[in-house]
Amino acid sequence: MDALSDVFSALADPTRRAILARLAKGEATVGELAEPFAISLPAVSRHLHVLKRARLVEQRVDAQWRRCRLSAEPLRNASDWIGTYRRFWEGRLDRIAEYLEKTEPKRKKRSRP
Amino acid sequence: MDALSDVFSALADPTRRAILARLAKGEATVGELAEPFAISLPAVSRHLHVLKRARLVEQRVDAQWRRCRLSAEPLRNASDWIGTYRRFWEGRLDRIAEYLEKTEPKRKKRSRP
DNA sequence: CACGCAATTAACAATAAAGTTAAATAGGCT
DNA sequence: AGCCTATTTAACTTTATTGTTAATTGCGTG
Repeated sequence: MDALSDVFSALADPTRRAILARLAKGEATVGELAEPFAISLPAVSRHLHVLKRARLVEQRVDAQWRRCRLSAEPLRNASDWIGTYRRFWEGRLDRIAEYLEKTEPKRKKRSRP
Repeated sequence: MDALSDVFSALADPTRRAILARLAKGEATVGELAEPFAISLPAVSRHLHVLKRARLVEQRVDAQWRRCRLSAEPLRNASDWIGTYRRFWEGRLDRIAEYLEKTEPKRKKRSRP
C-alpha cells in the first residue's frame, strides 16, 4: 500500500485517533495508552502497529517499556492532499455548480452523454 | 461507523482518491469514471458506494445515467481534524521533544514509569 | 535465578473489503 | 414490444482487519 493510503487508513478508526490525541499531549507507554480503552492490551498493540506502519507513531525502547510518541509528519501529506479540495468546500465551486444546474435550461434527452 | 471514520476510510484507497480527483474537474457518469481503471464496472460502482456513504459523492439520476459529482463538505471535517496536529509537523513541538531527548540527562533505571 | 511486569506474537474467530462474473433493473429508441 | 445501454445487485472468492485468550520474550529486582 502507498504511504498516503496507510495514513488515511490508520486515521479511519476512532481508537487510533484517540491514541494520537493522547500522544499529542506527550509520550506514553503502551500500557498508559491502553488504559482508557475497553479493549485488551494486544488489541492496542496492534493499533499501534498500524500507526507505526503509517509512520504516525514512533516507539523508543526504555527497559521493558515502549515509549510511544507522535510523529506527525505524514499528516502533512494527508493535509496537503485534502487541501487541494479546499476551494470546493469553501463555497466557490460547489455553489457555482449548484447555480448552473438550477438555471441551465433542461437539456434534451439524448442517447450518448 | 462515525462520519469521520467513513471519510478517512473512503480516502484510504488510491482508486477512490483518483475518482475524487476526476470529479474535481466536473461531473461524470459511472462509465466515464470507470474508464481509466483496469477494474470492472461493478468494482467502480462499489467504490462509488463507499464514497457516497462518506458523503463525498452525490449522484443525480439522468435517464439511465448516474451523474456523479463531488461533495467536498466532509473533507472540511477531515481537514479540521488533521489541522489540530499542524503545530506538530510545523516543527514546533517535534523539535522540542527531540531536543529534550538529546539533552536531558540519562534517567536512572526504575521499575515504574 | 526465579518472579513479576510490559509488551508482543501466536492461534483462532468473526466481520468487512475488494475484486470477479453473471443476472437483474431501468430508461430510451425503433 | 423488444433491444441496447448504463448501472446496480447477487453470489462467490480472497484477503484484511479487529478482536479474543494464551504463550513468549525481555528486563529489573529481591
